[in-house]
Amino acid sequence: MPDPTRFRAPKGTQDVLPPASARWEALLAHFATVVERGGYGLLQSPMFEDIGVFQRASEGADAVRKEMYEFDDKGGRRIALRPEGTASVVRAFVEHRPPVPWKVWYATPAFRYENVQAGRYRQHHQVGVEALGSPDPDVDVEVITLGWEFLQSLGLRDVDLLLNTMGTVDDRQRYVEVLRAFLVERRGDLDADDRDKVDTHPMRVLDSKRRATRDATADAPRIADHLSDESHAHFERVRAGLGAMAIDVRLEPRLVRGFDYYTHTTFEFVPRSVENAQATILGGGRYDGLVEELGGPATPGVGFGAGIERLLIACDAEGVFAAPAARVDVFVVDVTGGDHARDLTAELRRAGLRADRAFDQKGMRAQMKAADRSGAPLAVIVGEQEVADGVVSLRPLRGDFGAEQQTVPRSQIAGHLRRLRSNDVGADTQADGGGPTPSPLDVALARKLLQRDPDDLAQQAEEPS
RNA sequence: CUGGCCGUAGCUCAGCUGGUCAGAGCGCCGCGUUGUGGUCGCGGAUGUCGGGGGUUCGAAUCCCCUCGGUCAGCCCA
Repeated sequence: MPDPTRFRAPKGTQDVLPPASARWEALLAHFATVVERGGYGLLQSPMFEDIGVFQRASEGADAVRKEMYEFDDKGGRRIALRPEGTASVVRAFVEHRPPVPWKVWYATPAFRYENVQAGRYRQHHQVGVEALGSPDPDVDVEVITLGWEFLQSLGLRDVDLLLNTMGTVDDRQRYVEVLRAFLVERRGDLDADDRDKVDTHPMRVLDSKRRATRDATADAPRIADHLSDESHAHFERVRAGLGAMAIDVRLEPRLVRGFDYYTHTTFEFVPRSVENAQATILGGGRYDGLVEELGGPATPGVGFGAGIERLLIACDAEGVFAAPAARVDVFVVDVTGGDHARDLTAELRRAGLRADRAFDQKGMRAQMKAADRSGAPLAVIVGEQEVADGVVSLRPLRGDFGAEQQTVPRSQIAGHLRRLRSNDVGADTQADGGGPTPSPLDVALARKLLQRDPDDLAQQAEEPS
């Protein structure tokens, strides 16, 4: 770096500024609304863990094997920033042993030291759910359905659901032997970069996008033909359930997810509208052995994670889920020196209105420009004349409130504005959208967002302004 | 890690057969309207041309190195 004082966000990270960040708020609100309807509660857990949590959870995954942000803390502990959401949830379950079924959701950054490209970052953000404690395939259906409804709530329509099963651990072991035998014979036909995987992760070979490998494995044995009766019944129940939910499914025998802990159901939602190689926006599955792996009692589990950045990319590609307009209800213009701007703005805010003002003693013209930029539909103007008369001038700035400037007694302005806002549908659906923007993953924010009426959210999604 | 493309004003970019080449649009600020925004008109501020080195009388422009961005492989959300 030529100039060490010129800092930038680290590679693979990004700042999300207002007004674009309003989409993040709205997305989290949609997610929380959908999954809390299903009885899922927020789990807030640390973003870093003993590295063993992630290593035990998925030894073979690249994200864990070679992409983790790991370091020693000052106490000499080996720590890693979480590369994915599920392991921490399972660790928390093992630690606290809550009654099952334990159904939780989370929103968290995830860190992977890898190369950056479209839809892939070193810090990305996920929302997800996990349901621990029941082997019932109907839980798989519930989880997939919540994912689907979440995508629907954003307005996404052009998305495929890919579904596969990994069977039980025993099923998979038997199948892997068959598959490996098949691959060993054809090793020479595989793309050179895939040949080593025959020994280490034969199923990953099937997931390769390389042409030579694709061709050589076109008629590879399928796990669906090597399932136990129980695994087969599980998968059929899941398929039937998705049918009952009227969710279209594309069976994808080659779908192999990146983490090794999956059993039975695995699934991904992939947008058809996105060209990138990294397109999966929501993926998950069942992981019946993971709790034991992390030292807990044998406990089945199923869940999914969804990448917020990729969700927004997909929304852009479909032209849905526009950022809600961030705006305030009223802008106070004070040309008498600033006392009224200071006091009246505070008064309006205490009355529950979103109010802003200009600073620096600017002139009327500059303050009106600022009022316009704020998006406020109304300006309250205080000048010498108003002060003398004990009134304020109420000036409409956009169409919603007509064109006539009114005079309102100073003592009544807060109540007057509150009545106007409650009658104004456009402003009402924007409720709480214009405040300061805290960290999008702030719990308090998530709680606040949950107070919103789901109907408003749905309306916002369909009619972004 | 490997490779392609790209780094010029806050943003999007033009200029790149070396010689008014430091520009345009948008945005921002001010004025026209010293009490009224959004339209219009006029004016203004802001750049180590990513950084370093080299070639040259002369480099944003050519060469080398370097840093950064972006996309692709791999991997995954």
